Amino acid sequence: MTGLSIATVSHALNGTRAVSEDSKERVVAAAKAVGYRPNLAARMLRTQKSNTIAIIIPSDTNNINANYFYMDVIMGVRRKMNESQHELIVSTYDPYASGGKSSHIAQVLQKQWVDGVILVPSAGSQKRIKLIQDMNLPYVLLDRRGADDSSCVTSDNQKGAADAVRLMASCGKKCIGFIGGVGSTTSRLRFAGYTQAMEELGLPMEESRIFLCPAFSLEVGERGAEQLLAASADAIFVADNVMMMGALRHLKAMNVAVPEEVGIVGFDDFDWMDMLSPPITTIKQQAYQMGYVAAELLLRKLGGMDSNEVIVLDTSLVIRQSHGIPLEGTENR
Amino acid sequence: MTGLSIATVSHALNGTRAVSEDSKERVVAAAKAVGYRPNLAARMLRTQKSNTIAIIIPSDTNNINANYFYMDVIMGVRRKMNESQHELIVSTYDPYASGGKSSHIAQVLQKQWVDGVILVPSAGSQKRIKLIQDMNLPYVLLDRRGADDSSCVTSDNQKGAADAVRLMASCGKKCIGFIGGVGSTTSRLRFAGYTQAMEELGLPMEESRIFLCPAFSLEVGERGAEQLLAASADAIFVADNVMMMGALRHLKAMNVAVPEEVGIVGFDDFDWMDMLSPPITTIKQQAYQMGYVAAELLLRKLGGMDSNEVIVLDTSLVIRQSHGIPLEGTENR
DNA sequence: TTGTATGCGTTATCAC
DNA sequence: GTGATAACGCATACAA
Repeated sequence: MTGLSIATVSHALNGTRAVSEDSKERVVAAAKAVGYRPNLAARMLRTQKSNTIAIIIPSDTNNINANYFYMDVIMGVRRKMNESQHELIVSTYDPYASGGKSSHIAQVLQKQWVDGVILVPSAGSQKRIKLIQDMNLPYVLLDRRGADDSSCVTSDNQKGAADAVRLMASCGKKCIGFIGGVGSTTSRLRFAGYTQAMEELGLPMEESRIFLCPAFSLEVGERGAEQLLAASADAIFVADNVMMMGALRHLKAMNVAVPEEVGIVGFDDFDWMDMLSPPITTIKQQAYQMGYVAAELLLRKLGGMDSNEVIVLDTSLVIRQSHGIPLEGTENR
Repeated sequence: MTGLSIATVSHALNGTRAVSEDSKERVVAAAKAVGYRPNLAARMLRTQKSNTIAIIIPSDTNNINANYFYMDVIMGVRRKMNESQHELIVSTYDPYASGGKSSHIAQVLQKQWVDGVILVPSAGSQKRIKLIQDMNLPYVLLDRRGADDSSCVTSDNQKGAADAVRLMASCGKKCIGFIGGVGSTTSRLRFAGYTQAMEELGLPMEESRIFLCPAFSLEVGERGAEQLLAASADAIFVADNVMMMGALRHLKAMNVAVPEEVGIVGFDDFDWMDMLSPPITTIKQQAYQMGYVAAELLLRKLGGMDSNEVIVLDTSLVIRQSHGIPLEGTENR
């Protein structure tokens, strides 16, 4: 080596205690010359932390579509992790798998080398959460809430849904139907927003205009629209973008004029929705932000904060045309 | 402990040498009782491998859109990694960053704890590739080719582009323009496919109907369409889906009938393109498959294979309506 | 300001 | 079939 001791070298490189300028220079030079790279495994073994966290998202092998939302989330998490020199492991689990063997989510965690976890739970994720808790692993839930008061960051699903209904109502729609999922808190809250707004507005809620389904797909969306059409709905709030596409497809196939005959508002906003005909009005979530904030929260936990925090991100209306036609004298903006 | 020695326990757990039934049972029982989990850091330190690989994708902070393609890719990689008990680290780099400090891509790698890398290179990635090579890290390029003959898996961009042009020509389009990028091999090959098909068909290639740009965005797509319209193009092949949206938006704004007046075909297929009006004809890449195959290739390298392999995935035409109207007597299918 | 020595949890080599 | 024990590369408590 440079003649210095191993300890001095370590300190010189990490700036963890005073080292003479001279020595420091020699060390740095030598390190560069020999192409020294710290070995994370050893450091990890010593310090018991990896500076790595995992994000675990649901991904059934068939319905790949719905996941684009998570791409933005992941990028948000990446951004924050990048700022704080952490690495990000992306893992998935199949929400529809027989939860029997508590799924392989375990694998990432079993190896006990992620400092924390961001989990997007789904209906049957109690076991998964329990597992993480049992390991004393800091975690924050994302997009959907857990049963208890774990830290989590979600959108204001209820408010978003209510906004959608109010908007359509403001265009004179009265028979507003609902297509959405069941199971996740997200779905429940969107449904709650729907009922809340309908009640506030004194609008009738027919059971036949409410289509609840466990799984999301284009086909399911189509069937939902079919049912609501039969129940003479004049507007539909679809709580998921894939099903929204399905519903829209059905309306088109039936030659139903949108938004004149039937208005429609979806959840989750993508640029291309502007190009549909008619351009689709949606409730926009702050996906990137959601990831960023969740990462921030987790990092704070890693830093020692042990209180739980629930963060609810605002949603916004992206008003285009599919929701309906503004009544005379009224202006939506 | 169980009275057994540490060595025996290790062997019992790993099945790495003969252990009596009796002892084995005791060990397993004890392990479960105490909630034993192997420490990856230590194992890593000892074995010099982490069973972890990284995928590194370009991501400029503004243009988040183009990345949805990579979501599918990532899922494909995940799938394969899952099968072989590996973990996946997702990292990004800013392709437009001043490459001066060879970017922070280094960080993941410097820590020398990924066994291999899947890299999506961009125009200025020579340094990045060089860096990985210098580390003797197995890697495979994805989506775009490198300067040398590194292992890589891409789509057949040239053939895909040529298909698009031929399809539009088969609908009687003669003044077919091109909107695309420059810099990446992907862009170049798509342009090559365009010129190839144009030449084969004996169609005139006006420079004014060729719009090349370094960065992708809706706005750029719009400007491209504007230029091509001025050059009286009757069809446009857009080599990127974001720019395709931009081009389409401009055509609509100008009240140009698609596909009657101007046909359009894009690259990359998404379900929602079916819902646009008119439904957009596209060249579809096998994104999920691309990730899966790249992972497979990398895994094989980790297994000792040291030859380079170049895999080109086929593209397919997703024929909808935007490309043009089939001539009498001809049928596309 | 610098050096010495110990241990993190494994695997692997050797001896028994 | 089993048990000591060294080594992996680092951080750090303790001395100097």
